[in-house]
Amino acid sequence: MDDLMDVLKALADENRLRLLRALQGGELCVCRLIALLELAPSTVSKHLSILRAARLVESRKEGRWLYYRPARGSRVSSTQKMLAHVFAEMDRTTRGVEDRAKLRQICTEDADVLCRRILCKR
Amino acid sequence: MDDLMDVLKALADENRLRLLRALQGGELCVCRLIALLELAPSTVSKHLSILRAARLVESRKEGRWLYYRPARGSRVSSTQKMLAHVFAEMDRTTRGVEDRAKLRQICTEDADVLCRRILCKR
DNA sequence: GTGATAATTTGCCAATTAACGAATTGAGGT
DNA sequence: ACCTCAATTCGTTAATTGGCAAATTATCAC
Repeated sequence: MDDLMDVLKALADENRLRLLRALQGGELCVCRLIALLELAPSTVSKHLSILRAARLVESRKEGRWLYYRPARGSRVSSTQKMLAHVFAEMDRTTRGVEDRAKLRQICTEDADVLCRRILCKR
Repeated sequence: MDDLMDVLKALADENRLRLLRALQGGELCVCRLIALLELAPSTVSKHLSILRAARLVESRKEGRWLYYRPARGSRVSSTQKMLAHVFAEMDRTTRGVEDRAKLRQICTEDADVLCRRILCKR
């Protein structure tokens, strides 16, 4: 039950949904997620830790980079179905379309260059 | 999208889930819901208004009583499926079992008597 | 009308949460 | 060893939220 509430509370935030949706296309390192949301690294990190606590995402460390992905065997199928619906709904919003475009662009950029760009904002 | 967030935020509170689940058995007047949650009438009313704003419940007025029920044609089927899962999960919790028993008992009581009992607490 | 009462609205307080910047951790590269 | 840098943790602040009591609204009974 607490597990359940963790999931529902994790889903009740637009920025966390944006993160989850971005990861549907495959794993991404934190710096790309930061670039997508345009929020402080610490803020994005906190959101990711909340998603992880709810077991909605997992991470894999590779060198200095940390890659997040949707949790394998991720959650009950009813939750998956609802998420699919949520993402479909997001596709129809301005923000959702923008995110998709921005993510495509972000993924073409070199990770090092991207990280340096984010670093400048700090 | 805002609609979507309203729904997700509405579901991210245990007491609101308890209300929604209680209504699965059929419409109930507010006083019975107050008796179930054992929270202040104003608090329960607020929760119900949040559920209504998210279009998860509807209400019907009959005399002095107001009956709430799950919204007809209620939401997308993926949401329904997830809710079914959530309720199943709740069945396995102590609180969930208690609620079920308490609700059964509350429904045997006369509405007038029940309301008076609640009134005493105010 | 007046009184009683079911429910909501309003106003307030305590707890939670999202955001940030600064400090910390941990993995290279030199 | 030392520096750099990706990411997290910590500490603080502002905004949101859940709760209650008191005031208000709306309906019924007299």
